[in-house]
Amino acid sequence: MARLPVYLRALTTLSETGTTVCSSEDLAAAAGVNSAKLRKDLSYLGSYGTRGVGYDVEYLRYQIAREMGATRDWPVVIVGIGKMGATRDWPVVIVGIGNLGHALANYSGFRSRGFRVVALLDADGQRHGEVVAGVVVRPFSDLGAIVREHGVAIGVIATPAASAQDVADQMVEAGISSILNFAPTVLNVGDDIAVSKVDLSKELQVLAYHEQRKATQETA
Amino acid sequence: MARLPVYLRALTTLSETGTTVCSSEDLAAAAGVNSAKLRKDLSYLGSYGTRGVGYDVEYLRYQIAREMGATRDWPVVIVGIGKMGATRDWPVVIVGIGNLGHALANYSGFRSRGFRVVALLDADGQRHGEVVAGVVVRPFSDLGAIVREHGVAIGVIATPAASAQDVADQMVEAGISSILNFAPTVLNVGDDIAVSKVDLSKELQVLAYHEQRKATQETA
DNA sequence: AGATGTGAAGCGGTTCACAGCT
DNA sequence: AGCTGTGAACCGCTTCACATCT
Repeated sequence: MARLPVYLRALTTLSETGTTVCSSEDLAAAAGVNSAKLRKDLSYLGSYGTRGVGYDVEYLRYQIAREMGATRDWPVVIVGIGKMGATRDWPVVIVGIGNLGHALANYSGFRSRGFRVVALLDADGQRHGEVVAGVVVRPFSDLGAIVREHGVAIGVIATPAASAQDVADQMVEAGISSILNFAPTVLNVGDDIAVSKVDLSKELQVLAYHEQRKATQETA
Repeated sequence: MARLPVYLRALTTLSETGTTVCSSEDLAAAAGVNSAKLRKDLSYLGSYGTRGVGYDVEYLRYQIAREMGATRDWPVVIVGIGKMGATRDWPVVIVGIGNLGHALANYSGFRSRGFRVVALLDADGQRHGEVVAGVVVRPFSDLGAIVREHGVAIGVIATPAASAQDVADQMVEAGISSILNFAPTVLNVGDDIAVSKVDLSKELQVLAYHEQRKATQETA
């Protein structure tokens, strides 16, 4: 279930504030859902609560983490260190500016949750050899070797939309079976491949849409 | 509707490849949904298709763009539409210039869709004066003044979880009514405030979860 | 013929409400 | 008494299927 990570984080927060036991009500509030939904979700994992009392924070946290596979360490490959967000490939414009792949490589939230960036790849030869977050940027063609070497199962695509499908195909070819896609494109992959999509500007556009609605309603 | 940005982008892609007319089937494939859903969605905007033929790409694109944020600034609408589908200009503030805030400030996908980053704010005095993506980093306390000056309606939170609620409160106080939250926390705000949440490591964790499932199923 | 637009059926997730346990 | 675990009602979105129009 897609809410497990949220519950896990909420439990961690509770744990840090010294809470040892919590009701479904408490945890639901911390996770931003309602208590019935939380209880139903947890019931799919098993009966880890105590009636009349609540859930033991550490115990439940362990159970969710186990269910999620967070007890092991997942090697990750990030492709596309430059040019993120350009609809087409404009190397001249983008070179020398920070970017999403760069940020992802540095993003401490990944490391702290058990994800280890084992390689940074880019098609742009200019960036090869550059060291980002302690990892050397290598050619995209090294993908297969790296996947084999580290047993990589998860790939992150932070390239322009135009290259995303090609990158995805080669990831699958190399043996990667889960893809996190930041490019604003629908990826065509077999349904044995899990794909998560994050579209940053889409989120902003949705907000702009709400703003627009508010503005037109006020004048009505 | 949250899918409008996706349709808009799909239409832009089709337009760039020289397509002038498309069926609901075509557009649905490009947007990654099925045709019935697409037609139902579009029917809420009006009857912009032609039976037996399909949708005129440019015309539909204009209609969706208008729906998404452009009843003001008529002249701008027409000019802007030909290029990107952004029909007006949304000033945006980004708070928190860590790795992620840095990347967002540089993200070209925002600019190209009509969002203009008017200010970068950070609580860390070390960073004040630093120039990122052509914008100077300023103290968080400048928020109110900047919102008034530029008429900012949209704020982006790229701070650690611990500060996010406080930042959100002050954004609302300053008059911002739409928030894009990258911090892994549930924000408590009035329901007249629109909040979108993006949790990068959550997405990875969901993928790891799928990997875990696959692994355990194979051994079963 | 061929594709849109749309009532109606279907479905999955959410919420209710309470039985059952501590 | 209090809180979990869960069948059952509910609700909104999705999908079907077809009337309708060009």
